[in-house]
Amino acid sequence: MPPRRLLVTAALPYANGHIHLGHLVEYLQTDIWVRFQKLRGHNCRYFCADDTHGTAIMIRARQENRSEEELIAEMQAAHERDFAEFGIEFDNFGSTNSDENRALCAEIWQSIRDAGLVKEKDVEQLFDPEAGTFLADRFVRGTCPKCAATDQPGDNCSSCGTTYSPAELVDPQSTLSGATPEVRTAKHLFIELEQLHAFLDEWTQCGEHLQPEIANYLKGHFLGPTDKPEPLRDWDISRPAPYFGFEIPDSPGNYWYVWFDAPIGYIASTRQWCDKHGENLDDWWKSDDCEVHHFIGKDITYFHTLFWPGMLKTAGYSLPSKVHIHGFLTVDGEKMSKSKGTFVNARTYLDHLDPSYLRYFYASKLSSKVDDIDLSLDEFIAKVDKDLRGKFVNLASRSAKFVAKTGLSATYPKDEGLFDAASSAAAEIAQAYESCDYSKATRKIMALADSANAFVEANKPWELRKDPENEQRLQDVCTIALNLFRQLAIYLAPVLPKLAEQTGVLLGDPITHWDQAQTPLVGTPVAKFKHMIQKIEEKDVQKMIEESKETTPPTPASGELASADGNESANTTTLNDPWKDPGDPLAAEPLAEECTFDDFMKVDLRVARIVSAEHIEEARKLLKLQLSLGGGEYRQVFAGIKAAYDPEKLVGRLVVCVANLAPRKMKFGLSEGMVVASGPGGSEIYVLSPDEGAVPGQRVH
RNA sequence: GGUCCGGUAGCUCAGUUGGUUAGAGCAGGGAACUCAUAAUUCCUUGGUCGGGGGUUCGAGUCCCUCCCGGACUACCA
Repeated sequence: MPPRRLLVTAALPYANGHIHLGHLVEYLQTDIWVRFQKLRGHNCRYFCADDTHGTAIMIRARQENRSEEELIAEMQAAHERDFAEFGIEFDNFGSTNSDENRALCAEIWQSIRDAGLVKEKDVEQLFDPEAGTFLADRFVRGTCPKCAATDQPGDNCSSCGTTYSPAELVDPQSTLSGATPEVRTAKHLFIELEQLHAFLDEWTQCGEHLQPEIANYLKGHFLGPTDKPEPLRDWDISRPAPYFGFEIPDSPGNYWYVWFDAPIGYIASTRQWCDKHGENLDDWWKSDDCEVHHFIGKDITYFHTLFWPGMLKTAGYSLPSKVHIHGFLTVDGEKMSKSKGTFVNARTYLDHLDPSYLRYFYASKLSSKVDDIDLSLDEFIAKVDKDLRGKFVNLASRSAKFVAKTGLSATYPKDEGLFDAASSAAAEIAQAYESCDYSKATRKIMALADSANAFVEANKPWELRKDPENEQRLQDVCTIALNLFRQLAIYLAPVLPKLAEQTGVLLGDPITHWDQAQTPLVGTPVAKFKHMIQKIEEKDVQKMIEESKETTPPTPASGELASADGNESANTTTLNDPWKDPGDPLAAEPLAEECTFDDFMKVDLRVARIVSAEHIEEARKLLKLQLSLGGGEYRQVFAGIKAAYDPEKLVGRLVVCVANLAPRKMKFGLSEGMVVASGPGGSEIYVLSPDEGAVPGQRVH
C-alpha cells in the first residue's frame, strides 16, 4: 500500500479549564491512531490548538485583572505540559488566537459571503450596563417565569426544568456585576445553513464519513426524511462587542462567535506547521490525496457534522474523510464528580500514576462506537496489573537475564509456529486499530501474550540453565520468548510508546515500523534487564482520588444560613459538625437572595394528607395526587415524583404542600399546589414529611 | 410521548452473510511451578443469550410484541 497522507485532529481544548481524565479519552484515542498510522509508514500529522475565544475567557480575564492574552498563554502552557507527559505528541499545537487563524477566518468568511449564505437579523439580548457587555445565557440569573424559583440560570430553570430565553426571567441579574440587565437589540449575522441542506444530507448519509448511529441521529433530528426534509435553522455566528475574539472585517463592532473560528483553528494549526516545515497547505486541505480525520466527543457532533462540513464545502476546502465520535467518560459508573474525587485532573493523575496505565486502560475499553466508557477503578487496577505487568512485561522480565551474556541466537530457532502465528495476526490487529476498535486490538495482543507465556512455561529456561549441556537450548528458548515479546511491543507501540522505546533499548533495535513484527531479531546483544513498569498500587489510586476531592463547601455569601423557622442562625464554620456533608447540593443551587419575613409569609405552606395517588401513564415524571387539608378541603396536585415514589405507598402519608400557589393548567389537568421536596430530580427526590403529631391543615411557620 | 442505541457467565465484553455442544479475559474453586515485579501455567465452577410469539430443517443472530436500561427530543413540575 502506498503511504497515505493523513491529517488528524482532536477537538480543541477550551482555554478556560485544565485537562482532565475525560478530555484524555479523546487525546489518547487520537494519539494512538496517529502513532499507529505513523508506525505503518504513513504520512500522518496530528494537529490541535487551544480554543481561546469567547465570553467566558473575557470575563475570567477581567476577574483576574489581567489580559486575555496572558490568561490563555498560561493555560496553553499548562495544557501542553499535561499532554506531553501523557505521551500525546502533536505535530503542531497552535491557538485560535493566532494570525494564521484570523487570516483563514477572513478568507472562509468571504467565501461564505460570496456564496450568499449570510443574512442579518436583529436579536434581542440582555445587556449589562455596568459591565458594558452583552450577556450570554449563563451569565444571567433570575426568577423563573414559570415556577418562580429564584436565582435560576438564564436558559433553563434548575428547579422546574422550563427552558426560556434570559429576557423572560423575572428580576434578572447579571452575574458579572449584579446589575439589572436591560434588553437591547443588536444586529447579528447568520449563516443560512438550509441552503446547504441537500449537500449535508448527501454527505452525512452516504455511509462513509460518520458512524452509522451518528448519521441516523442527524437524519432523525435535523435533516428529516428525504421526501420531507425539515429546514435547518440559521446559525448565529456573530457577537457584538465587547467580545474576546476576531472582529468581522466587513461588519465592524461584531465578532465571530467562538464556534466559527474554533474549527478553523484546525486549518490554522496546519498552516503553522506547514510554514515551519516548508509544506504547502493546499496539499493538506485542498487535495484529494489527503484524508482529513477529526476525533471529537458526542457533545459537539452538531458543529462538526453540519456546520463544519458546510463551511469547508463553501470555502473550497477538503471535507472530512471521517469524523470519529466517542462517548463520555464515567468513573465507577457515574458522571465524574468533584465531591467524590472522580473528577481527576491530568496533573493530579500524573502526580500519582504512570501515564502508561491510563493509555492501556483506555485502549482496552475503546471501540468505534459512540458508547460512553467507564473507568472502574477496581477494573483499572486489575487490568493494568494483570495485562501489562503480568502478561506482557513479565515475558521480558522472565527471559532477558538468561541471555544477557550471550545475546540472541544466531538463527531463529524452531518455535512451534508461534512467531509466524503472531506475525500473521498483524493484519487483523492493524485493521482493529484502523477502525478505532482498540479493545479488539488489545484483546488479540493479550491472547498472543498468553501463548508466549505458555511457551516459556513449557520450556522452563530456569531448569535449562542448571545444566551447561543445555546452553544452546536455553539461548534458543529465550530468543523465542524475547522475539514474541518484541512482536507484542511493536503491536502495542501506538498505545505504549514508552514501553516500545524501552524494548528497543533492551534488544538494541529501536521499534520504528509495524513490519518489524514480521522478521525475528537474531544474533544481537541483550541489555541488562531493567524494570519496565512499576506495579500499580491501589493506595496511589486512592491518593489520587482523595486529592481530587473538593471538600470545602462553598461558604454562603452572607455567612448565615437561615433555619426553617426563621429565628435561628448558625455560623457554619464554628460548629462541631461530625457529618461533614459535602457541598455540592449547595454549589449546584446557590442560596437565593435574601427575603423578608413578609416575603416568606406570602407562601402558605400547609400540612396535607395524600388521600389518593395515581400514575398517569402518558406522563414520564408526574403523579396525580389528591391532598386533603382537612375539613373537606382538597387540592389536586401533579407532582413530578413518579420516578421516586410508588403511588400506593404515598397514600395516607402526611406531606407539606404549597397551598396558595396559583393554579396551573397542565397537560393532564389543573394543578392546585405543590408538594415540597428536595433532591436533584429523577429518582433522587425526597418528599418532606412533618414529624408525628402534625395534622392536615396546620400551617408551616 | 417521539426518535435512536443497548440487554450474552458475578464483572468487562466477543460472537462474522442464520449452521455442530454459545466463547474470551477478569473474578471464584482446585492443582502445578518457583525464571519473573507474589508474576506464570494447567484444570475447573458458572449462561432458559431480557420475556413471549413467529419465520426456518436450524435463531444469540431475521420478523413481531412486551419488559428493562441509556442517549437525545418534547410536554411538564
